[in-house]
Amino acid sequence: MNDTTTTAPRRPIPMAAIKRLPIYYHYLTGLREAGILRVSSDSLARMAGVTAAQLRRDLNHFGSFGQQGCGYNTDVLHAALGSILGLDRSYRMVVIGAGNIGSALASYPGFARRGFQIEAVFDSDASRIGTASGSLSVLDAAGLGAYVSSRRVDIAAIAVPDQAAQAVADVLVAAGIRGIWNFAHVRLNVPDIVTVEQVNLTDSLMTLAYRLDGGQVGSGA
Amino acid sequence: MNDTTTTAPRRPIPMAAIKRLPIYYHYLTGLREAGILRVSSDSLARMAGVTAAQLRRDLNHFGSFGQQGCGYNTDVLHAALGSILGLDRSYRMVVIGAGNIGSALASYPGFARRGFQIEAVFDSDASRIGTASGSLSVLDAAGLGAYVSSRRVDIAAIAVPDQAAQAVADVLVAAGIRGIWNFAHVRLNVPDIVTVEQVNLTDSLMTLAYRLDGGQVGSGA
DNA sequence: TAGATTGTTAATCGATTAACAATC
DNA sequence: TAGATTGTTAATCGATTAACAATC
Repeated sequence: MNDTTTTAPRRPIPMAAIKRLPIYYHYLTGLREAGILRVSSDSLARMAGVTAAQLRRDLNHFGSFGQQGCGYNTDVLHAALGSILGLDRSYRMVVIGAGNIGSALASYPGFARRGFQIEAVFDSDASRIGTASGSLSVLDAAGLGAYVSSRRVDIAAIAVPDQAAQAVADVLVAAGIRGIWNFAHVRLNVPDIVTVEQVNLTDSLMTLAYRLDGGQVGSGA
Repeated sequence: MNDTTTTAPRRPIPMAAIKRLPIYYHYLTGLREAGILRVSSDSLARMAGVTAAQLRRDLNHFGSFGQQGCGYNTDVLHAALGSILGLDRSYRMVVIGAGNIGSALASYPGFARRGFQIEAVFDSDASRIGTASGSLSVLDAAGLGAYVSSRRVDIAAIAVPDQAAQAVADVLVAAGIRGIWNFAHVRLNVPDIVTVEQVNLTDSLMTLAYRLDGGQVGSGA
């Protein structure tokens, strides 16, 4: 019943909606594993901690996946969200920085399970090069640019000290990287074609501290 | 010039504004260390990646910290934000789960530097109990409730497998915890007086993947 | 005083919610 | 058909932006 045949969204999707997709996806994974075939927007929303209206609105930014009267097929919706999130393909990753955070990333099996394959870990510290990080051996960061240039690497996780992060990003960008997952506490300067996702655990902890101390907050965005 | 003497905010502060406070705080720390005494909303906003109007609006939820004509005193604003975020006092923390993430948290020196002192690490796995995690020795999780009940613990970081997280939260709540920093991928069921800050690295990575694959996004919330 | 920049209001923009028509 | 629940619109709510008066 569309007046157009394009499948691409006509309007930009709100970032807030996109951030909720992985949550829905997570609970759908659980439902499927439990052998549950159908779920209503009401019960899935309750699991995810949002309203049913919001869940349906979020999904309808991307298409219609349910059936009036009987809810959503868990397999169908799971597959649809997986496809939207790009989880139906695999991503090759490198981690730069073999400190606490870099090592934790390299050792966590949950990423590979969702198609995020960490292929290499780099560090510039001679005492770390050659040691094990997860199942990988730490490579010399001097070879980072050549490594990324010479094979397909989709995402680079930067887990180096703050003052080294921009230089690492520059090397990665020059080598053609398109996605950066940045754990350093600096806003990276990169061209528009490069997507940066910023993670800041200290900020998250400070926000918790503010709320703990009786700070009044509005909508739980 | 207030018509009231209360210092508490009259309206709830938007969560979005609170989440930006640590970013401003971070750049103010850098400015102070560089010996810079004053900063305009325009230049601080540029560092933080927001508009000057938004920065001023965010600050004015909490009070007036600048001086018309000459900007903000970096010391004054740094101290004010630190006080708002509760960084002028220290927080005692425990970490539950001595796996990759728990160990990384326990080893990261940046938390203590901002007043978040990790006092103990717990695990239920016999092969981990007694081993070192950062500068701490891993304690038996069986003693978690007694530990938290018997001393002041402000924040507990939950870094255990997903299926164990709710049980750990129940023990913590029964022992009187008020703040939980949750790294498990489950929505914790806790009473209203307990504040939960959720961290989900996998969701962050999925969001990056979506944007990488050409997903259109709206406002960069 | 003139220049600069904050504090604050009103206008705009975007996201959430509520309601209900469509339809399985 | 009757019951249920989605898809979608319009109304509400909240956050951001722009503009400028206040004032250092």
